[in-house]
Amino acid sequence: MVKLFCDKIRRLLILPPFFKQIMPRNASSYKVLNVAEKNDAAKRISDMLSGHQFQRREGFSKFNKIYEFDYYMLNKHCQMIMTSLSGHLLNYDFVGNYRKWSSCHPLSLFDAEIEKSVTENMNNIKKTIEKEIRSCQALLIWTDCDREGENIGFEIIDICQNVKPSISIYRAKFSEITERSVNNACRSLAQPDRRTSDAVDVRQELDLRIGAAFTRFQTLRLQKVFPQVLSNKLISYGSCQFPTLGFVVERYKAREQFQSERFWKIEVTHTQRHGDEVDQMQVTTFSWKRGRLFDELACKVLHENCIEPPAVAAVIDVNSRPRSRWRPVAMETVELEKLSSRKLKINAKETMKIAEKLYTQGYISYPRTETNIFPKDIDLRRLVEDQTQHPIWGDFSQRLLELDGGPTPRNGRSTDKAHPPIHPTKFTCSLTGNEAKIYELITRHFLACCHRDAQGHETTVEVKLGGEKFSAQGLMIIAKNYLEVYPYDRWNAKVIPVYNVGDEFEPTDVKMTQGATTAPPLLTEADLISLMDKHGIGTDATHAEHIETIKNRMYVELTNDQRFLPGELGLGLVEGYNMIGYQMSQPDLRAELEADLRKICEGNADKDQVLRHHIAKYRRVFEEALSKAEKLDEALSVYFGTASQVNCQVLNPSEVSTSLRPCPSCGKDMIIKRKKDDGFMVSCMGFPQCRNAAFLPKSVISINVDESVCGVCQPRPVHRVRLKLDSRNIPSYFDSEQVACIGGCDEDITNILGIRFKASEGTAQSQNGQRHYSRHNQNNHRGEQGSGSRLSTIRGGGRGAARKRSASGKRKMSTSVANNADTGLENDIPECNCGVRAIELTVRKEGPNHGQRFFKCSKTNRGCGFFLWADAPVRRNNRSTSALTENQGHSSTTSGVTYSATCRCSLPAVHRTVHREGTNKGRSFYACSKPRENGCGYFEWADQDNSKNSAGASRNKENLIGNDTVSRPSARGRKPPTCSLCHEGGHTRRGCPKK
DNA sequence: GCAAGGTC
Repeated sequence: MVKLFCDKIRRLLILPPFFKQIMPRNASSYKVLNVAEKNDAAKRISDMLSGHQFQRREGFSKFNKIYEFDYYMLNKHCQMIMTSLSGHLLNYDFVGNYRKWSSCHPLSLFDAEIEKSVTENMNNIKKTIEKEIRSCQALLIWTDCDREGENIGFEIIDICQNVKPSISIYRAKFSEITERSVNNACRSLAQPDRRTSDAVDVRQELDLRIGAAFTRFQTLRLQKVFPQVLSNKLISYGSCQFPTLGFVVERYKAREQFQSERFWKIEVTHTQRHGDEVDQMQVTTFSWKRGRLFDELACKVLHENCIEPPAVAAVIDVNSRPRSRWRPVAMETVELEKLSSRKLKINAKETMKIAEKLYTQGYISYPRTETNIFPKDIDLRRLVEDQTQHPIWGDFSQRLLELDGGPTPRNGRSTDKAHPPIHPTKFTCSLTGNEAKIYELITRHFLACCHRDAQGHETTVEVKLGGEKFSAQGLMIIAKNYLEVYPYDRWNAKVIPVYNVGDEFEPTDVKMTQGATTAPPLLTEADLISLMDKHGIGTDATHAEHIETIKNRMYVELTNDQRFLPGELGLGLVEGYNMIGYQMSQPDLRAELEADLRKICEGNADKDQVLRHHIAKYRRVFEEALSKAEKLDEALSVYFGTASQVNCQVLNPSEVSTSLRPCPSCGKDMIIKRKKDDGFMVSCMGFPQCRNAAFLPKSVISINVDESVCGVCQPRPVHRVRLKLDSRNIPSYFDSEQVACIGGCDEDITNILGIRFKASEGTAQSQNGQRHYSRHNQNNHRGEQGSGSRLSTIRGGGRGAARKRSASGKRKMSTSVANNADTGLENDIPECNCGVRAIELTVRKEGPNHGQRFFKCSKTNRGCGFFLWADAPVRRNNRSTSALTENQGHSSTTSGVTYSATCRCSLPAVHRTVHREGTNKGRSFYACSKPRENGCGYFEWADQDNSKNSAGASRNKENLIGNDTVSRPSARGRKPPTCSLCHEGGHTRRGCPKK
């Protein structure tokens, strides 16, 4: 009772202004929704702000209660509603088919649309917040004051603004959850920091895109290449797990490459009676000041000097000084993990699991902390008092309380401004097993940290023998202090006799010994955590998880003495990427990102620029990895045997491309996909909501998305494609291999492929910026649109509209061959020899007819062979080629003379250029426009003097060379033969006179 | 089936 009263008095003394702040509940009319990052924080903050007068009720989530109390702030009486989340509420993921491994190319994940949505088990928390905010006028964010906390704060804001756009928003800034700190936060309310939150968005997006792309690529490929070993393995990549693996591999390699060296040294021993005791001898060993020599002969020479008579050692210096052994610094998570692993042999994952359990049971403080500084107002005395009951360290605790100044912790320099160092919060001696060990470690560490450094006295004696110097040290421990409670540190006393400067003695022995350097040992878990911590890989809360991941993935394994050894898969992956040319397992990439994230927080970098930079960087690496993937196979085949041959384009069963274009109907990406019958189709990623698709004809042998983008087609970006067509099924004037746009601007290709994308009414969305709100490479990233746009991801606002449009697109989608209604020439279109309306095309080839329009049979293969220049007179219902007899044919100017070329079929000849290597490369020629097997074989060089052949038909006969005009020219079209024996013209080898 | 970050 007395203690309770004292507590109250003390609180009032500490916080006199707040006494008046606690008002009767009914007095408040201004309602404020307070949201903390976790229930524990919400409860503690409520307890402190309310002076322990809060009321508790249930929300939708059984883990996240609602606390109510009255409080005076913002110059008014406030009715405070406090609830909490459980960490992040939202999570990024890909949209639609991008989530499916087999439905998109991993490369497309660098651009694929992503969205934030509520994590499934967080729905109840969201419902609570949505319900509570309705009756509130203000929102006060109490998430942890770190980067992630700021981002979580904006998740809360998004939800609340969605329900109540006019809500007033405040941010509580606090460095620890203490009465002083939380009350101060209420007196100096701030605004949430968008830049810090943006930095987290950037990290989240990059982690998702890079992790998913590389994981799918590695897994899909290597499962096929090494089916016997890896068929069921998930081969993941992550920006934290890979550097963690890299540390293990690096140490392993250092050991493998280590070359042991022999060395030699000299050691002097001096044995003398211990005090007055006759039978107790004391041996003092003096170490060589040179340490060791790697030259045996040199060591031998010096050793001989030492043993050369009279071989008397002279004491040249005696130095005596106080020595301290420092008590441990207040415990942060990384230290707990390392100590537990080293001293208790409990791995980090298990340690954190136990620590979390102890925390939830109230035995220890929050175990995920980067703080090693105790807050000034923490009641250390009470915490130590608790421990005085303990049978083992109870007495030590009592002595600690009786020290001058009481408990004085040794603080470090880091703080996460959210949690205090790890310390016991409640006495217990009923725990068992590892739980008891972890509690003991935390408690002993806390008591040791609050005690005093150990004190000792060190004496160093230096002697000279044969010109060489040697020294010996002795240690006398004066006060063990913290060491009494801290068995994890050792500080051994070492007694040496008294020596005085000027003393001389005859050494008992002067030995030359031999040794060899040894390889660095494999990493322990504690070493690994230290390296991760040093290089900023992961956080205190995730170190253990990353280590666990690389163990689960079989990248590493543990030796009998619990050291990390890389497995074959881990070694192969690291070596494979090194062979490709990228040090994927080095921590630098992550460190560079961390540096950029700091710049975003500081306002020194633009989040979109950082995002673009890193995505572009990783995309380059990824493309390189794709193109050199066989190197990965090669590296792994060292361990897994011969690699199975796989088509490097085949990354997954459906053979899918990167984004070809935005869907004109719904705005989502359209990709090229292989059909079951081996043909190709262009398909919308919005399937099945959007069924916009186009099926390509059999004449398409291969089609790949090119990097180049069409400058005409909308909505942008519409990529060109690298096409390979079956020359037997296309008009002969048409290049079978080309880079072309199939977005609609090129009517030739559009009509030949019979492809047209249908746009719905919603096409305009691509121009109003909604579709790409979350795509990194569009300059309208969600953050720039304010929190309202972010919210649309939760409620499906902006994107919902797109989905509706998808539905309409489904109905309107057409894959039919385009007609010419939009050309305005419908009435002038002739019928071909098949009796159907011809199609109008434009000459694409560079040459005299470039840009000219013409009609041809509409069938995708050659059809009937009908051809007519668009500016030629049209004869309707023309079922013969008579219309074409009037045509002008191709015309060209050579030597200033214009002429027309017509082939023997009386068709206008086509103008082409020789591409094949050889003497005629670059020459242009005219040839029959029909497919080779049906044509007349007409051929004529364009640079020959054709002026005398004004009549095409008569000239044709002289220039006929058969069907094969370029690759295998026939005798009539050739130059005179050149003999392969004498190299003279006019005859062949067979008729060579020199034969 | 993918990341890393919160949290229970």
